[in-house]
Amino acid sequence: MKYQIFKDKIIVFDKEDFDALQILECGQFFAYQKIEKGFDVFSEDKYAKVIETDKGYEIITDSPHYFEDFFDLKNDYSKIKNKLSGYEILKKPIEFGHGIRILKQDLFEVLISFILSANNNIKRFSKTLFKMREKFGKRMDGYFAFPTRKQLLRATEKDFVELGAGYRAKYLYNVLRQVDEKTLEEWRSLETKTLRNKLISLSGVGPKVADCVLLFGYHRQDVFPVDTWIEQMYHKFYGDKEQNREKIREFLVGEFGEFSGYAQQYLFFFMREN
DNA sequence: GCCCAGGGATGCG
DNA sequence: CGCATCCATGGG
Repeated sequence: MKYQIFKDKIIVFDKEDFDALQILECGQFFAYQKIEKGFDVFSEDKYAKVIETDKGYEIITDSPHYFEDFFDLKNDYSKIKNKLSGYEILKKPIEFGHGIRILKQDLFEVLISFILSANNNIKRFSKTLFKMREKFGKRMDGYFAFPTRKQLLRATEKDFVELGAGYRAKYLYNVLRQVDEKTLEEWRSLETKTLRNKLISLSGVGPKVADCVLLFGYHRQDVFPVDTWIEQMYHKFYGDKEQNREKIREFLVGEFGEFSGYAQQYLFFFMREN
């Protein structure tokens, strides 16, 4: 994909492998807001404004190299889509979600975000996450940074309830006392299976949340998060042989192997939007 | 008022 | 183990 980096922006000359709406609304990310002709995007303490142009996008930001990595710009999605289109079942989903990219999000932020996502609706917990920024994060120029673990350690369980976390407040309170940002970074060296077990041992993290952190944070591509939409997709396209989520997950990882994560995103987006 | 949300923890057999 | 039940709460 063609793009150019400047000191205050990235220019993307492409709409085929980069579609801001698809990237942001395919369920991997929640810290964005719709603005005229684009989106405000927040990650950690960084900010970018993504604007659609005639031939592509402008990513306007003080941290162009951060967002080059964040949007996974060095990765060749044409190649990935080309390989995956060998699967008959993926042909329409890939065409439909051609501009999806899997973000490389901050580990701590993605962990907290997906703990809140469990049995919750996106609109509600996105609001909780923004309120968490306002209450505990550093005030930046016109927005708030995502709070650090140290900042969140000052929160009581009741504070999280007041932000709208519901019964997940306890999970947040606990998980903050189980890991820090440094430990999450160190876990990058672990193989996927070991790492997955480490994540599942954390409070509020089960198989699905662990797979989301693996895919959207650690960028592990050999995982296939199974949620309600993927469950529907499985029954629609593959029948009713397996009933429990763990079995469905094993089947789908077996089916898509090292490209599971990408396949999952195309299928998820296709199911949810149709 | 009712049902649902990108599930996880807990307890029970 | 595998399965059932409970869980807070805003949005639709």
